[in-house]
Amino acid sequence: MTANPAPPLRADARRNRERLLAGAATLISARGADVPMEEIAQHAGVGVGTLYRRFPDRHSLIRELAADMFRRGIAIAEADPGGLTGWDALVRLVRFCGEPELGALASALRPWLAEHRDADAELRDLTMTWLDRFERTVRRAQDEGAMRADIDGADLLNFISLVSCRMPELSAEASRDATARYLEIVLDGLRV
Amino acid sequence: MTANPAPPLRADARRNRERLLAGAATLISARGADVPMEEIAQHAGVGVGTLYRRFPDRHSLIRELAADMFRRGIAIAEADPGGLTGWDALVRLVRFCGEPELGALASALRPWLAEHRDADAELRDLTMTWLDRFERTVRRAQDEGAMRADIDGADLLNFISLVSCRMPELSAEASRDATARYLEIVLDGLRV
DNA sequence: GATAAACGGACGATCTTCTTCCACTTGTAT
DNA sequence: ATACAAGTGGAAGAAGATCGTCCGTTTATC
Repeated sequence: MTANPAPPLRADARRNRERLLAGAATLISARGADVPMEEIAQHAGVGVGTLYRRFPDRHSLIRELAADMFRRGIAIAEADPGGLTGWDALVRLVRFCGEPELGALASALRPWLAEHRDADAELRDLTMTWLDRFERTVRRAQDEGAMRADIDGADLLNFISLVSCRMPELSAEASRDATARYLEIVLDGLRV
Repeated sequence: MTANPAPPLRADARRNRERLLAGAATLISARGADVPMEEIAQHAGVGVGTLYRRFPDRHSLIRELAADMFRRGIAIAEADPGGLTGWDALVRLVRFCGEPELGALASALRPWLAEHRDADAELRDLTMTWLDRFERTVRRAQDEGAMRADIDGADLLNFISLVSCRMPELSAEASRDATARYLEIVLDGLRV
């Protein structure tokens, strides 16, 4: 099992795959992990057949979405620009969580993850790594005495995920703006 | 149309009606406005027939739930214990919003309300009255200079509703606790 | 004890979504 | 330019879920 032959995708197929993932993320953020496969295909401008050829079932599509999301979060947490105080690093991280591609998607995937995470080793690992990176940042800020100590990383992540959820009755931009504003208030509330 | 004959319900029927409403509120808070009617009936310990006899369709059931919810919120906002500063009145009101019967239900009904509110005059009125009472309290706190001025009542209500949503992966008590804790942080963030 | 109200839950109808399949199209290597 | 393997769209059959009705039985009330 050292190397899968993995025939490279044709150019158009790769393009469609990207479109499917991006479109699915948007759609799922707004409507939950159970949007019809047909809509996901339509939204990406392809037929359902194409969707099913690339992802054999809904599970494998969402799995991919979730994994990407965690990887992005971890990458951001690890890409410390340097010279930041713990508090500033936390602020930076929380603001990134306000981005729809992270926060809104994470919110929408919550129920799905709660149900499927445990059955998938890689996903479990990614979850734990992401949580660890987040907690590390929180602890730094707390150790400095800059952040209130009565809430831990997991709890804060949970909190943020509630606030970051996509509000479908608002436009995409309005929803994103609202989330950003609310997160600033949360940050104010976290300051000692 | 001055008076509807409205034959009074038999005692057992009235009891079942209450159970249905209470159970539906709990179930819908956790799973959204589209839980199967059958489950709602089961949860209340009655058959679907009974549910449908009392509420001819899902719409009329949810309508009732929503109206009750607004009435409770309005009653609380209007029951000022007196002698409170604007800020303290706001804190009191926000904490009430953390109660599952208000906040979690409001969160769950959001999508439904967004779609059906406009077609129902009474519901529209209740929404506006509730919003008005809430905004009034917010403005009092802001006029005192106790609360940040860059967020208005409607926006804060929206914010609170995100935070108050039932977290189904947690037990009812844990979810309620978490909401309460998060709201305290929000309140801290709202303080000037 | 009579009677009207209320009850439960099986059932047929309807609607939704999944997933497969195959005739047709397109990228790519020669 | 050509051939062919890879890719595509979308119709259609299968599977399931949910709705709301109906009626024989139970129960509150007088």
